[in-house]
Amino acid sequence: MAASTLTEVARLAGVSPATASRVLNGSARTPGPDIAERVRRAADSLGYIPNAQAQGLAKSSSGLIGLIVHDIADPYFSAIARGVQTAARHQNKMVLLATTAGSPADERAAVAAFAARRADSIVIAGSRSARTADRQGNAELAAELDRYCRNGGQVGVVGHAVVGAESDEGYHVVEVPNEELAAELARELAVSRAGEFVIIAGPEGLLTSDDRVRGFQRGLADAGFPPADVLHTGFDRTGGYEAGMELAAHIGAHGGNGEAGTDAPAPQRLCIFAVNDVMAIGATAALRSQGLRVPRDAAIAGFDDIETLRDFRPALSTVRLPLEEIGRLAVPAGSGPAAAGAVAVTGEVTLRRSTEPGGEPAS
Amino acid sequence: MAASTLTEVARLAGVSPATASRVLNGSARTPGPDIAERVRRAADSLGYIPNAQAQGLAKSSSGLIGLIVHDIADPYFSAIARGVQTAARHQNKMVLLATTAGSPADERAAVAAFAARRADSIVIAGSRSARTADRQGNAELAAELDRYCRNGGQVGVVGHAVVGAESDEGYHVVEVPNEELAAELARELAVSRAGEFVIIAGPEGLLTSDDRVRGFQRGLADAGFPPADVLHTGFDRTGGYEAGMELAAHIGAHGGNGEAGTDAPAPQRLCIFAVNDVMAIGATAALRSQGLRVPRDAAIAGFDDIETLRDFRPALSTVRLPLEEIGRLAVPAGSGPAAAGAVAVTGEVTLRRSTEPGGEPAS
DNA sequence: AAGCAGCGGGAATGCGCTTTCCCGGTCCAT
DNA sequence: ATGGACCGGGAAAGCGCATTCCCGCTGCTT
Repeated sequence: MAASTLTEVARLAGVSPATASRVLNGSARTPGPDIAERVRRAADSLGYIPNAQAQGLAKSSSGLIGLIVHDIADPYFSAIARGVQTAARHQNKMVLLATTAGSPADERAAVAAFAARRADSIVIAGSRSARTADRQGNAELAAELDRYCRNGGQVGVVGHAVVGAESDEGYHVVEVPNEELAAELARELAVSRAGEFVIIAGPEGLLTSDDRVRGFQRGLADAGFPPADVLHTGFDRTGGYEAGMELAAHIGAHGGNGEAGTDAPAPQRLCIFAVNDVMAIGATAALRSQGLRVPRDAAIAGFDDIETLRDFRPALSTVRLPLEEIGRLAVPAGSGPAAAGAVAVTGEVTLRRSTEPGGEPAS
Repeated sequence: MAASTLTEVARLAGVSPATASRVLNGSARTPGPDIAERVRRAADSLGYIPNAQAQGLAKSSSGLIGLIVHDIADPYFSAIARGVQTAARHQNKMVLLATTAGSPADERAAVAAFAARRADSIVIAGSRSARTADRQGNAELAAELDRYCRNGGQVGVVGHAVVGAESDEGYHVVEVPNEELAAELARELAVSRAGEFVIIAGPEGLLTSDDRVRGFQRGLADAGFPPADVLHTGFDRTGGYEAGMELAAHIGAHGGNGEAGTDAPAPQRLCIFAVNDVMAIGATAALRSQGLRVPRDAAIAGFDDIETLRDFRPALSTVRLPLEEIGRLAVPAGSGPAAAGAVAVTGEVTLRRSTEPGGEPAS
């Protein structure tokens, strides 16, 4: 038994398909109430479900929103995804998911696939990369997006405008002040600290990471500190862990406080800024594995304020980003192409125990 | 400039649309190489992207996999989603996401929406509820799923078979031995423990929660312990937190060790089993907020072994579930309806610091 | 009373693609 | 040399729906 069609419903109700269509989907013209009732009854006696593909073909619009993330299991992206999902629901559309691990080529492919499905809009959440190796990929991605826009698509971008986009038509960006917030974080950390700073960053060229690094350095400069060393590594927990191991060796070697037993706080406690929370957690785990304690032997701060990580101890100093709201804002308004432009969100520096000046153990 | 069509490509290449179709999409019949080349050239000079809706209509299949979760931002679901996404990629399909907060009505609607889009298969990940309030909703959900299957759809279910499904046709379930694993966890906890046990469960009727509770009680019985008290609460961090507060009051009242200052271990330390990790973390946070320490003042175990939570300290005893693999297995094989049946995964009890017998503080 | 706007309904067309069917031409076997 | 199998290509018929156009009707105006 194949799914029943509008025509079958119409026949059962004794009307034309046109009429059935008019009553079952919001049309400008509503047939008489008696007829309407008959059609409706026929429809659900047959368990009629409109074929969205056919509707889409006929109306050329699909009720789909494409979402591109690096990894849906990453809490940063899943929080954004939740916001996107919420917005989609309000527009009653469905979201189509693509994960790309940040590869421009995959992202291009995802955009093409969304375009093929005639998605009404697409949201691209992962941060772009400016590495020269990705130059070509980025250009192709931009071209694909431009074409999508020219064909009437709307694209929402979180973070930065797409590099190399030709026009503003149809682009809608949610601006996240990564740089400013990182600067503010640096300044706030600087007031109560005399030690050295070091930054655990993502791969060079990853825009979000670069922005946060730049901002942090600027904040340090504002506070009269010299630039921090920067360790480039993976943008995930593993990257953070590796960098953390490296730093642990460093601290052990001349922090003067290498052994867990020695209880005197290091005179010049290192202050680590990991460009995202997940990396910060990885780094913390690494330090801990080497017998170092946070914040006693090193202070550490992250970025994003991932919800799942809020119960982590020592509580992580970070910058709270309204991730879910960002997701919500990133999806272009359903109505009209007038929605292009930019919207800004803001975050909040949140200092917690992981960077407290006194390194004494407590609960 | 609207997106270009197959017909335009064909005209440019000087062939018929039929031929163009044959070369551009895998057809049994491949036209001659010269013609093929001409068509291909025309296609990408026009930047042709096939209209997936039209293709779907014509072939009646869509290359879509529907995924239903309670909340995509919940790490449990996002891990599964990653697996689903991986499998989808292998079948080169895209995944359509729906979040329902566990409401059977929403799930029914999601199934209908997927059916409307002619999704090739749908994966339903959230655990079903057996509450009487949901009785009707469940029945409707089952009916909708049955209809979907009858129309040729494949459904993959994680955890339990859908309650009330009429036939096995098209259902494919990934069995998660929640009950057995919970029993094993209980037994392993019991060997080194004399204290009282208590269970923080989800809402009554939530199948996954019920199974884990039942299993845990059985394991306790196997080890010669009396049944544990069960606290029903929300299936999320907040629920865990609330239950944790309640237990904290209890411990404070007669655990004899209410004040954080008193260092003597409680003689009868409570052992808490939260039916999932996120709840366990919430409960731990609650205890901690009351000056109680884990595992000194209470032992605590969770379930799932959520990746993001692995760096949590004290390391959480839990049952590791191969979430991503579960997601991967849940998507029905692309080929044929022969895939119906069940597949089983297994987990592993993982005892860590949060339930260590000696409650002494350490790193 | 004749004419016209307005309305409720149906017939027909097209959205972009796949696929069956058909047709002219080769190449082989008899 | 001739019939048939075979192959490369095109014409055309849908897939399921929205929508435009059209037609017959009622109710109003002058």
